[in-house]
Amino acid sequence: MEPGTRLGRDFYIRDVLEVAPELPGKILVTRGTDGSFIRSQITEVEAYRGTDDLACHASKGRTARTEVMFSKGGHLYVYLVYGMHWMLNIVTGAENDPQAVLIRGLSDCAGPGKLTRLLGIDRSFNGEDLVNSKRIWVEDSGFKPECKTGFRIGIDYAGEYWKTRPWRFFL
DNA sequence: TCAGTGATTAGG
DNA sequence: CTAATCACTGAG
Repeated sequence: MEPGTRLGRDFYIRDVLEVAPELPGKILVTRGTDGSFIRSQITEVEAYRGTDDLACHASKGRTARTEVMFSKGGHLYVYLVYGMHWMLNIVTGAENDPQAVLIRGLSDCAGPGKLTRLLGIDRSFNGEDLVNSKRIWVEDSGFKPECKTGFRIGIDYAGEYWKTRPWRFFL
């Protein structure tokens, strides 16, 4: 794919374990307060996969908050944690197959709560569609990175098995 | 190491 | 209605 091309629906409607390792290296495009575009390289993500995954919010069932995870891939799932940090997630997979990728780091900002503050991402982005949004999308970089993997962070409540899935991907 | 902070959820 | 929980961060 050409660098600078916006990723389309087909990229996102695959299984989260195919999509997540391909996101590091790609370019997240957002708009600054002055309307200019901000381009950041994604450096770290985590996969959350389905109702069986005890670390995935969808394992608690379909609720008002998790509803968007049940939509088709390409939409955003944005929620507040610890009363102050917005988490930016990209929904993946087919409709009714709740999965998402948490964006944990950008080239110029490490930390999932810090990067949303930097980019001004809040509740109003929940449900946004990356395929046709005018204010946020992902572009291909023409760069195929080798991802390292690790355990997901901050999910001790999910139990030994889910805690040790190597579903964190980073450059 | 640990407090801050408020939406979300389950339960009475 | 109440109370517990939380995919984090920054200060000490």
